[in-house]
Amino acid sequence: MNNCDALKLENQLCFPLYACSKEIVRRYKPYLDELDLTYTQYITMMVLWEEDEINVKELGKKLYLDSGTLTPLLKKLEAKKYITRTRSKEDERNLVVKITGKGKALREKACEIPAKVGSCVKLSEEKAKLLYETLYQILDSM
Amino acid sequence: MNNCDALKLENQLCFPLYACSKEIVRRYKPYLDELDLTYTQYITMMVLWEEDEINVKELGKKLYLDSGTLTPLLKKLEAKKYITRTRSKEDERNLVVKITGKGKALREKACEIPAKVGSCVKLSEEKAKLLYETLYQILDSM
DNA sequence: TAAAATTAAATTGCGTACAATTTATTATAA
DNA sequence: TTATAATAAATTGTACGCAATTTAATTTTA
Repeated sequence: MNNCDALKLENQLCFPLYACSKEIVRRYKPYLDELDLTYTQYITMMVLWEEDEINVKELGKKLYLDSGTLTPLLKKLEAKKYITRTRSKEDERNLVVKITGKGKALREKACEIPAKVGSCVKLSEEKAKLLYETLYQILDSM
Repeated sequence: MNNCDALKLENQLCFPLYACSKEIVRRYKPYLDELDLTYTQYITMMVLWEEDEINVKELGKKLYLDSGTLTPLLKKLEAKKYITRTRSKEDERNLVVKITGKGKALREKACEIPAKVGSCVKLSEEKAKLLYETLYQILDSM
């Protein structure tokens, strides 16, 4: 008989991370529905609002996603006319993802979302900052 | 033209949460493969290692999952003989999930996993504790 | 320079996730 | 007490998420 306390759900660090992530993403849904975006499509657009164009590899590095997830997702964003997908002339292995005018226009509508979602996650400025730093410390260390 | 800094990926709190959760879950995979469990199946077994039996509704509350996710997952655990699924005699709407001997035996093998995964997530005791508390504060507030 | 190695996306296959709907059972109320 | 409401799972449909494999293009090397 083994008494491993570490195996209790409430002693795990990964579980609240997993649950918290899902619950917050769920909070985005009603706002993202208005833009016809899923959460993953939204963070993809966030990259493109900053970069204008990027290839799948680089995009995946920023979002911690691989081509298996990104290829179909990008095809959906293309179908919605928010991006274009073209092969690079210099190296045809690279697919260049570029934001369209319609995609850029989305940014204005999206601008209110962080504040709206943030307002339903009650957390002091200080704790939020510490949480942010700790999460990036973990991400950087792996 | 709008200059919404909150829309930058690196200013979001949800994104590192989402990325961190996925990356840590990925760290579990090699160890869980040895037990023929996915991460979601693993946290389900963790509940059953504490509870012995539970219905789908209660399980979903603990795991932040609904029957749409749990029903097929529980059928897989049943196929592996780690659990049994039977309707409650008192109220046939309830499905009783009960751990089997084989399921209980898994616990011994799983016991080492938290330490193994924890060792590759470098975080001070203090920061881990604070992270844990903050995540549960968020979960409790929503 | 032609074969081998590397690289970037795409594809395949499986397992979640979850909103919305349906089905079956139990509780409530007219 | 029977119609209505409420509840618990299951089902349906869409979208990830990722390991593993495949395909196509480019580099490297013998």
